[in-house]
Amino acid sequence: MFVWNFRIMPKLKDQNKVEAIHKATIELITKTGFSGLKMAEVAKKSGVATGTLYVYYKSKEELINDVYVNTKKEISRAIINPEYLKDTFYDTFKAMWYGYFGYCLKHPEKMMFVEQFIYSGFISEVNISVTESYFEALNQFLIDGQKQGVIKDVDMEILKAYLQGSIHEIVKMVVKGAIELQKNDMHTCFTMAWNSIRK
Amino acid sequence: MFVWNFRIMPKLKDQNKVEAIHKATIELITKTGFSGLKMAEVAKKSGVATGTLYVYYKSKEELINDVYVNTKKEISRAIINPEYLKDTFYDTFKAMWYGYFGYCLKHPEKMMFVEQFIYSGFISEVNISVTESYFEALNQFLIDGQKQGVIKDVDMEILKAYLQGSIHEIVKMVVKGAIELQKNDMHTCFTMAWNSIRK
DNA sequence: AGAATAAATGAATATTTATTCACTATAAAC
DNA sequence: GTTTATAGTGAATAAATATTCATTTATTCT
Repeated sequence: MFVWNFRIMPKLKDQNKVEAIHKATIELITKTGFSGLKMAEVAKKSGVATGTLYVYYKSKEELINDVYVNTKKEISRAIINPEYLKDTFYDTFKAMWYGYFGYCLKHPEKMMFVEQFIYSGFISEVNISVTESYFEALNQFLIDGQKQGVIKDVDMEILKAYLQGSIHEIVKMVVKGAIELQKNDMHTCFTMAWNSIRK
Repeated sequence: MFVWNFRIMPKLKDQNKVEAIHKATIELITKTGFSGLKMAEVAKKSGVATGTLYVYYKSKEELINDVYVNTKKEISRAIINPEYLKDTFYDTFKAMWYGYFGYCLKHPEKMMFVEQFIYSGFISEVNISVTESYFEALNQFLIDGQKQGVIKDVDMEILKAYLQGSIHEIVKMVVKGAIELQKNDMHTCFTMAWNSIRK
């Protein structure tokens, strides 16, 4: 008769589908907000059946949390990059600032998704600390700058909030169409940022 | 028999109720986002029956738009205030900056509500131009500063985005509990803002 | 006080949307 | 190529939520 057939390798979930689902989720949330996200729309936009979403995720909430952690990791890599390390604090800061500004311009929907999510009250405690750890190196870099006396001795969180807030708002205006960024404007923005934190 | 009884003054809608409804709407949207707003929750929080909401507003969308226009007007008054007019550009700017920062600290839920709404895609064209008109005087003030050569010749929208973005982000951090603002910090923040736009 | 009108109510209804589930298609092991 | 397990499907169901409406309450005017 028959011997039982135990599977070694599970049949793989389609990585393209995962990416399509993430992409659709981010784009839809940017438009309609966290609570406005509809699973049917995610399914349609990512080209899978609604039921498939539940093969990948237990619930809408789990889907969104997964997308969040993923995106935060991607963002940390846009700021913290070995290539950005230069000889002076100023030059490294400049590289990081442009790295993040460039990322936001390229992926405004991801920037806005993360921004919305943080204040939505749906983020789990676990994910807060997981994602904070991604930015340890940035904190260390800024603390060093303060120790060297290159930048202002402001509370670290205020410093980061200030830098991030100005970038986000400008990018949002660009997306909205209220601002057309010329090459020169970007340089001016960086100068504004640097002047605000330098000692 | 009976003579018909035509009413001169309509029975008044309760202004306290309007205010309670607005307040509840703002607070709930801050927590759960635009689409997360539930009419039943608005009713409960503002102490009226669900049906009453439809006496005052045709739909949820109309309610939110009304709250938005109202809040924008209030915000414009927090920035543009005859008392703030001083002898120098610097002093007037300082008064305005503190006026807005103070308003945001006092009413973070209103600040966040407006921020969320702008990008929600539910704002009507009419309301965009109505609310923009509230800020004409601010634009004029900043243009004057540029003409006088006191502040950088940056695109006006970039300038405003930069100033607003940094304030918003810091206030959001304060609300989140990630920052504890000391008296001194506020002054430092102002200095950062001024250093970023001064010539 | 009594008639007319409009505000206010909240249970009932209509609509929207998350989730399930019976079924089909496909990949892994033999 | 046959078997088995799991991915994938989408119509059906369950749950959540906006809106309506018959009724009650309060206000204005004579």
